[in-house]
Amino acid sequence: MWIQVRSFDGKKSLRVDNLSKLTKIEELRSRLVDEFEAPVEKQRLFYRGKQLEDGHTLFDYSVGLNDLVQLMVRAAPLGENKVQQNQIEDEDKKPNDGYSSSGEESTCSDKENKDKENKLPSTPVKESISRPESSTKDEHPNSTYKLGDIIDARDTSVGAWFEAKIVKISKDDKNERKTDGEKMETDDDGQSDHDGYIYSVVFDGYDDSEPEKLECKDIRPRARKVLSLGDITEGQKVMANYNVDDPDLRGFWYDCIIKGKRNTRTIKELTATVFIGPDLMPLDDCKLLFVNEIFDIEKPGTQVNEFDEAFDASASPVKRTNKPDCDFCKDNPKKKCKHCACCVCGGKHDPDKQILCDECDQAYHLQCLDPPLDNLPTDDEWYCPSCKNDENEIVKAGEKLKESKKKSKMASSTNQTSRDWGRGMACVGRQRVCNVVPPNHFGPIPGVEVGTLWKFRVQVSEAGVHRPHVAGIHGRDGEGAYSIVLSGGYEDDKDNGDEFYYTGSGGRDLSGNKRTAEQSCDQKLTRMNRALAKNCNEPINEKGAEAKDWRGGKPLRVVRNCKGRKHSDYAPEEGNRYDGIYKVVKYWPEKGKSGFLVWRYLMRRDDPTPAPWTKAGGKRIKELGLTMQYPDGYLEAQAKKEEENEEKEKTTKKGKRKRKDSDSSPSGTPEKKQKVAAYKVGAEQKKRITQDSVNKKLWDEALEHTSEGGQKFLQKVEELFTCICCQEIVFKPVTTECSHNVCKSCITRSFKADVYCCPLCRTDLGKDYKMPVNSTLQDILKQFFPGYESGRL
DNA sequence: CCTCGTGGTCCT
DNA sequence: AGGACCACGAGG
Repeated sequence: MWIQVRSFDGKKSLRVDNLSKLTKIEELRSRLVDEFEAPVEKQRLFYRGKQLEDGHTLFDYSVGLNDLVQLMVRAAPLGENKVQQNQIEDEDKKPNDGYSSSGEESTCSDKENKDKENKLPSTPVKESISRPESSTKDEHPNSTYKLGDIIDARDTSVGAWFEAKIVKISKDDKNERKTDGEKMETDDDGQSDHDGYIYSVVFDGYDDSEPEKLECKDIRPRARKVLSLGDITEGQKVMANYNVDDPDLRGFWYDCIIKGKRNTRTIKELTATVFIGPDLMPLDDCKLLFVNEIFDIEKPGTQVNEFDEAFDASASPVKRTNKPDCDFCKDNPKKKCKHCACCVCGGKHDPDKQILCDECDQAYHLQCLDPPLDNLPTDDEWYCPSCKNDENEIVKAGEKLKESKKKSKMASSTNQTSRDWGRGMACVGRQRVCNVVPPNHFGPIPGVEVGTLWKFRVQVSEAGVHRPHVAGIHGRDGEGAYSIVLSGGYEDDKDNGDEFYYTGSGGRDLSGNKRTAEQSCDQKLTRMNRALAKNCNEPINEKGAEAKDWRGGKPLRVVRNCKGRKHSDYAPEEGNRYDGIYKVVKYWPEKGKSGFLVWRYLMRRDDPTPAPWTKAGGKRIKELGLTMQYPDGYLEAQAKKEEENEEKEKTTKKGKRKRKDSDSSPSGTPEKKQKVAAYKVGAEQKKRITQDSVNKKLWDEALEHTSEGGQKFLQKVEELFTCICCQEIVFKPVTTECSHNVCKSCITRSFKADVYCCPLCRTDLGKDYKMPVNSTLQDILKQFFPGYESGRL
């Protein structure tokens, strides 16, 4: 197996060959040292947002064939690479979907990231209004308060006063100021309840949060005069600290009316009615604890403004003490507290290295986490170990990987075996899924010519021609079979080219994780055998049937594999070849050579394209330029392997001799240029393409590739009309004003999330964008890829 | 979730 | 060279 490793800046890439699924991360690191000039301890490796840690295998992280792993080289020792940490997060957001990422895609996500940077929410409000023009401040000459006024504001749910500042004033359109003719409602201070303005205030210490919108009744000049006990009289309205939940503790600052006072040498006591809650409900007989912290209530107009020349920050009003945030340690900075400080060690040191869980709000020192984090994650959200639910969703770089149930059961994970695997193509898994047609599509796959060759079964699966990568029959017992592979595995088979006999599956003991075995019991007409029987143009019959009109049966794609050469003259020399459409003529059960019952099928070719083994077929293959298809990077990896082997031989024979790779031409290098018949776009299709004028540029680009044959052309069309969101061919395409194509359902989803821009280039489309479906484009795509839309909404 | 399979490699 | 047997993907 080979993978791609790329540096975060994208400047360096390396294909690392000869890896297996059980290759350890530390081994991968050692392979990167030279190329990236990075010692192993300075390497940080990332795959799909997870950091790869030593001790684990590529299989543990589900790193597959040709997948992209990103390498960050630590510039400085641990903990001093803030800038680079940012880069990680940028990269993490890029999906690694196994497809090659187009240039456009990466531009898009770069832009996205830039947008994010510009919208950093932490811009302090102070800065945004630090240099107001005089006109701004006096925009509302009649308002009771001005921009920048230093005030107290009431938290309308608690009813207590907090230090705040006015950051915005706007007219209250819904609740116009009462005209002079009407009686204005006033409270006992003569203050009007509502002056027709809405004041946006920001509470001190909450500069980052959304401003609160308040009316003037919930605002007043910042309290600054502390009353001495001697000056306080019964019946006086003051502001005092009180804790509604626990009167013996410090609380918030409420308005209250003094009801009783004792002021002797030893006893200093105040009782009051405190007004609490949203309705300012009076609470009688409250004992005020802090008799030396009673504030006078200021009248409007006496407030100071931070923009006034006379404003002196150093002479700002007294800072009041609120109830402690933590009831356990009373905010004592010297006391360890697992409730308000790090919940692991309780320590209050290094507050800048404490991280808050976005679920439970508990704090954690970065170094107290297991495993410890080097830096504060720059993500929007972070969840502590006990709040993490779905690791796949929220696992972040550097965190441990989750044990998958399936994986933990596998032999290679449970140390049941010392067998290595994953160096070859048998178990690597797919790199692509065919989206041109649904999996249950009967008939040819658009764009796949008769005679197409693939080296491996997994590629045949990727092409959508025959999806199972081991089994010989693909079908559903209720519908029929879509495709089969002739691989010579059943001795009863007989191949005459245009007609062949095929054997059903089953009747074998596959225990012990085998994939094939000798016949050991009778086959039944179930599953794939039944599916194949369904293709026959006769009602299903448990005893077999023969079609009178055999051409009327369901079309079956047939692939011949080189292993069939043992018995068949029609099998390809190498790999797998698509031979076209066959029909099931008849099927019946019989005793096979093994002595057990097998189901047998007679297939007959029914395809207008000449068969590959005929003269006409061979000519056609040559014209179309159909050559053996290999997985991406396969030939290069093979070549390197060969080279290394040669090198080894040379080392054993002579001394080392370095050779430039240019002169070695591996056995399987694709032929340079072969004459390929150009693809002919039909007249109707041409007409429709002209009609799709909004996509002229894209079609022009696609049409440039017709000279390279149908395969390449359709590949290009698929590439050009792939939806950026779902990575499938656009369905019900909406062509935006910026000339990009997105599925209607995809863009609708985006709008539902209040994102009103082109998913590709971020052009603003406006909230009311109508999203017209480009039916012309839909028509053309349907012609090129019939059935691609089935199963999509 | 479980079962099944005309691959293909890994080890002896 | 030949046998053992790995996990993927599809259907049920």
